[in-house]
Amino acid sequence: MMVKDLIKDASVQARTLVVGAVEKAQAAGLFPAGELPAFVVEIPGDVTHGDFATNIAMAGARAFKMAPPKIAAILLEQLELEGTHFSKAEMAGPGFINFFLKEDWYAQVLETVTALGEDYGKTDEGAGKKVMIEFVSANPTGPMHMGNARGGAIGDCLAAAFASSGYQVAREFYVNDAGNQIEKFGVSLQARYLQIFKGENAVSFPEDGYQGDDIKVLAGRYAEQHGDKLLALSDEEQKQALADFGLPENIAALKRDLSDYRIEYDLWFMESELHKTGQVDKVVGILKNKGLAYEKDGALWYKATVFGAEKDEVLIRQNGNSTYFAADIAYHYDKFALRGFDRVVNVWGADHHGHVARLKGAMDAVGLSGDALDIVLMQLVRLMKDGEPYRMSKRSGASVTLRDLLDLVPADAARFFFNMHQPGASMDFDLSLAVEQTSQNPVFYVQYAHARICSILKKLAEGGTSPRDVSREELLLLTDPAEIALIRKIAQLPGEISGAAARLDPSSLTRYAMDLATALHKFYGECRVQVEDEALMQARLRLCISAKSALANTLALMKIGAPESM
RNA sequence: GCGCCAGUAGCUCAGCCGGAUAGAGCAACUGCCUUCUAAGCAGUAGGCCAGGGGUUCGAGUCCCUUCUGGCGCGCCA
Repeated sequence: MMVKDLIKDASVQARTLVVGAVEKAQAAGLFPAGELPAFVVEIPGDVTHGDFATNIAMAGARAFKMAPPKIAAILLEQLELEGTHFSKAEMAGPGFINFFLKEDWYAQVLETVTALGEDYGKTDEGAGKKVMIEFVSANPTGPMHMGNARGGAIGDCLAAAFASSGYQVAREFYVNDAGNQIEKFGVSLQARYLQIFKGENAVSFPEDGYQGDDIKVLAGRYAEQHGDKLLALSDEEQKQALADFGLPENIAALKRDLSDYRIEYDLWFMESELHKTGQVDKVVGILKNKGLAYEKDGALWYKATVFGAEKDEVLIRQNGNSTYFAADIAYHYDKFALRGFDRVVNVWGADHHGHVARLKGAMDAVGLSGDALDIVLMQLVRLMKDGEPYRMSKRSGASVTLRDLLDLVPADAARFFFNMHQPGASMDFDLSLAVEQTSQNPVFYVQYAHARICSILKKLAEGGTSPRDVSREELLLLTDPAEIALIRKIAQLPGEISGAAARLDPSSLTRYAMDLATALHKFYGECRVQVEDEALMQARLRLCISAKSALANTLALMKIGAPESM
């Protein structure tokens, strides 16, 4: 597959030019010989400062024993721009060297987008490495909450960014269908079930049981289908039967809700499998063999070091059951050692951050690499409506589930809003804004940009004008600042996608989509497509189509619709 | 007590490896539709980047410290 990132090309070229110039100056005795100082090539915020800028002259002041302006002047004399992307380079400010792109670089951007179409934005940064994104992994004992909703949007979009960056990506949901919470699930269901037949007051509900109505509903459904037959069975059998009934029901509901949220997993991994297949025992055995496990108080402990301090953890409880931690080590051992993922990214709620260091440490302990495991921690979501925190019911205080949210706002809006902020920042989800279809809703702002382009294309087609191949010379007719700004924005897409994956932050794509939409709307205001000059009209048509590709490809990553009309 | 995350415009947030004059959206105010969608554009106003030290040519960004908020520190997951 052909992949191209012209910004990266130009940036790398600018760096190479600088390095070459320094070496030439050193060879000519203009600079003292020695190591090349660390310097950066960046895209300045202000367009009058060129397309790329480097701080080599300031950074090298000490090494070259010379004032930055003088260094810059010498380097500019050594720079050979013939045959590069650049038309000129000049010194500015305290000693920056600013590079200016040739006009035909902009034309090349549009030619590249045209050639790649739906593939524009993809790169091969990942070189086919296998990466797993595990996200949501909600407790199967109940419905999903806002944290799961945010994790879903973040994880799914992050996975898409990795896939577009040349990684082999697997999406996974870890189902915690074992352990104490399942026990608690069974106990809760049992209480609700018995209450149906014996009356609410006759059966006390366990203090630490799951209070939610969903438990009552599940127990009721079982009673409807199977009647009171459990009454004749033992306590243990009752809990078992109800949990065995409730778990698949809940998992099916998770799948259904996530599917409505446009998330499809490659695998739903059952924790219980790790126990059944002996994988938990296996990693515990590895730790034992390495002398990292010991017995105390009838339990088996893992000798862990976290933040340089001893922080031992229980692997096998006194009652013989393994802990969540032991299973999680086995699970991640499975991801890396058995299934061969080069990298694993987990999206977790910030309340789990205490688990991060010890899981990474455990990976090192079992002979794998904790560095290959990345955890994206996301902060809390607060639902707001009309400036006030929002709850489903004021009286019960019941929290809003993902299902509720999808009933309240379109999936487009939910996915967009959850990706507007960095995972690490706590956020308010503005319900009033998300449902607005006629106002300043950012989702509509971006979608409107796409619809606007479609409208232009349609209008011109009705007038008998359809896009044709456009020559390099014709593309050079695009010189208006609004046109250049739009092309520049379009050119950023490949870097934005690979950057989102590299930084583990898909929210940058959302902001990019908004910036791209702004550039399009400005272009629309400044430049008419339907003009007398046929060549200019075709060039602008080509620009529109390229902008449409960039917008559509970005929205596709987020699985948000790109409407033809609004 | 120890640890993690945060504190930037009235509100919600960007600000990448330290760079040139600190940005956007909402809210407020003023303009722009006989021409491709005004769900838009242009403009005005709004800031002690929580406080204090330090590092250097240069700090919202790095280091130290204080304050404030959120979250962890379980034989829970």
